[in-house]
Amino acid sequence: MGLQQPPLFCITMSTEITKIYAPQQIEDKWYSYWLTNKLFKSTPDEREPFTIVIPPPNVTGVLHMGHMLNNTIQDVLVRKARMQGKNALWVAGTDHASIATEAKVVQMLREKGIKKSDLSRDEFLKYAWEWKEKYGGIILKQLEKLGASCDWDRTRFTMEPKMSEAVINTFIDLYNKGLIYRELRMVNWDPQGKTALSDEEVIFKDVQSKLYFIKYFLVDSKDEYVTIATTRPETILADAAICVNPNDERFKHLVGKQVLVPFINRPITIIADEYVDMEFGTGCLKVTPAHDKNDYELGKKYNLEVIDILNEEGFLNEKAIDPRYIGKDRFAVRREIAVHLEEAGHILKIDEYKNQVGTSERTGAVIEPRLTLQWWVDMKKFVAKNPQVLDAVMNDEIKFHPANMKNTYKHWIDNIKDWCISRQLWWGQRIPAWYDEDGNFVVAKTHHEAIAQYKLQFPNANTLQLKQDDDVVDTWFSSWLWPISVFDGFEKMDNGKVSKENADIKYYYPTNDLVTAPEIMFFWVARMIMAGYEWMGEKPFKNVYYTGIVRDKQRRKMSKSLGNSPDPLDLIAQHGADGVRMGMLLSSPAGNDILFDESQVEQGRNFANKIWNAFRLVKGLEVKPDAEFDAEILESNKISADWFNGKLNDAYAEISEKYTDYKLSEVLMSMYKLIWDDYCAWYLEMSKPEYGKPINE
RNA sequence: GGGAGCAUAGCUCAGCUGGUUCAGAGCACCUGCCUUACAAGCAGGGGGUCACAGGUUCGAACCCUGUUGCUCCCA
Repeated sequence: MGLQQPPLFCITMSTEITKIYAPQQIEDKWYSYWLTNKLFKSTPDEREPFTIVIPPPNVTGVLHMGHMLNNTIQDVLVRKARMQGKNALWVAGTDHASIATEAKVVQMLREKGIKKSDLSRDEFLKYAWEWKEKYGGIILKQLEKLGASCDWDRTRFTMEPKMSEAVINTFIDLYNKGLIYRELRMVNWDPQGKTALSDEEVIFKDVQSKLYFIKYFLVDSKDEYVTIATTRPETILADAAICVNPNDERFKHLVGKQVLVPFINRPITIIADEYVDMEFGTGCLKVTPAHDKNDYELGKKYNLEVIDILNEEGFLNEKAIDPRYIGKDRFAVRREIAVHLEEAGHILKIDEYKNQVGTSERTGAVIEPRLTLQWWVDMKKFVAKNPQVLDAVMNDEIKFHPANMKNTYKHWIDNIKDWCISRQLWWGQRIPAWYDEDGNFVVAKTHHEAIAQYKLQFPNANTLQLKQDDDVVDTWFSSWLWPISVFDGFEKMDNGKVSKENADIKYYYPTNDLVTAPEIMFFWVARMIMAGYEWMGEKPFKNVYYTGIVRDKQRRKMSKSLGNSPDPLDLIAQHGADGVRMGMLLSSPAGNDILFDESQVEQGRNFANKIWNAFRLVKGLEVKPDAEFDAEILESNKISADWFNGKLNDAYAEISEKYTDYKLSEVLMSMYKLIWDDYCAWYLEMSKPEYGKPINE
């Protein structure tokens, strides 16, 4: 790096350049220049590749401040690589966001007076695709406004035919490898979305609730009773037993006896198990196998009846027996039954109680544990088969920034649970399992292949019709393939591995940097690493940069409902994309939350204006190579140029070092000071001639 | 309940293995300037017991222990 000989000049002020930088026109002008000249386009060649795949935004969304931050960082990284002469590729795309989009489409239809249940699957999907066509492109257009240097010719969508085929192929592959299975289990049920959810999609929230102490009278006794404590009194209708700790002296004499469930008078037995915490509540636990995970396990152990009193929408069904409650919503019943119990003298007391309830990440509905048949990925087996999933992160082959995220990652991997991948939705890739009337099934790509396989597997059956599974896969079951599927890696598979025949996958994989939010480490980052090792035998990326959450000045998370999030496009219109980008980066070390303050955007805008005016000054200087100059001036110009060269080299070294640590806000500050202080305040001031006085006078 | 982390100027943060860049940066603030690149600017200026209490050391913002307050993740 360095400047050549100091320029020899005198001033001829230009009036063509505006005094104040007007980013809108300039940014539009250059963005379209970049696009028409295909400057962001990348195809494999002999240069070193540098690849980033975008975390595909949902087709439901519009650009928010989190996207601004995230995509600004990606753009900085990819542009730097491009300037360094690497073959830089930033792949863009969008995510079909199964449950989120389906919820939006259902709502849109409801507003039109159409119920999802009145539509066939195909009719519904037609509406969903219309939705996608209408809204899917918006966010990509917004990214252009931000200045994102993506290779737009490579834009992908997670539910386009090729991508969906990859999902189906990998499903079948995992099934054949014994890593996917189908099982009746307790799942997180979203009664509003009417679908199962993975553990990661459940958000626990603190709530203030009531702890009801309810008396269960012993069979054949009018006054002897046990008391249980519960926050969900409606579930007593599904009780199958009472359980106490075998060491609890208070209840030893009752074990084996029976009590009656209030109102419905079902006799249930008092059993004893170490699982019960003697300290909590009354020491007596009601066991409700259909509506609680732990109770279900307990029920299995003691062979208790599973009495499921809720339907898929969270309404009580006829198994609840008492006609006062059947057909009503679980929360309505909770209020009513509390009153009824009190009136009937079954309530000992009611305490205020702070507890946590699980809610659906997408619909917000309170989750019900529900026993259903679902498809699962055997994660323990998966990780055991691919130990690099943990090792690569721990030994920094995949580097996390900031590094302390490794601990969280390790904790998750060490305690990994099986992944429920089936969803009772229509918008998504349909599970390639085919069933006969008895529930026997085969896994195959097409009906035709399914029949053939079925004949092999069940030679004695004479079914010619098989019905495909109604469910789709979790949206993350397509996202985890993203760094491979955007390069069509799954088109050619060989013995359970991507055969790496196509030029793109060979050249661009593994990618370099992944920039994403820490909250999707488990949803996405961890699973991409798993998919990478399983099918490519190699990591999907070298660095993971975790951004912070964008908060307002009062540290509140920016959200639609709070109304504290500015519209990024308004901000861009007001201060220019560069101003906004700089404002975000200034206060955003990796992993730290960013406290967004518009005054930082102003600082960014001011900086752009500073550069503009420096350009205006330099542009106004006219170089006169033939003019005769005073030796003194030549000497002083040389000194100032040398001085600035030194500064430039220092800054370059400093910036390079900070880049390797991904300290982007510090990189930006170094550049800010270099340009503002060293270049403008010193170098330009030292070398510019006095106004109106030709320099060689 | 388990785990991770934070506390340095009004705000956001830097400060690596304890010692001449150790008390820093940017913004904000105060004072003076509309000086022909930029008032979105220029020149100057004030401001901190490095959360608190102990300890280790010749020496602590940095290491150790405890206290307080806060944040995040997981169940």
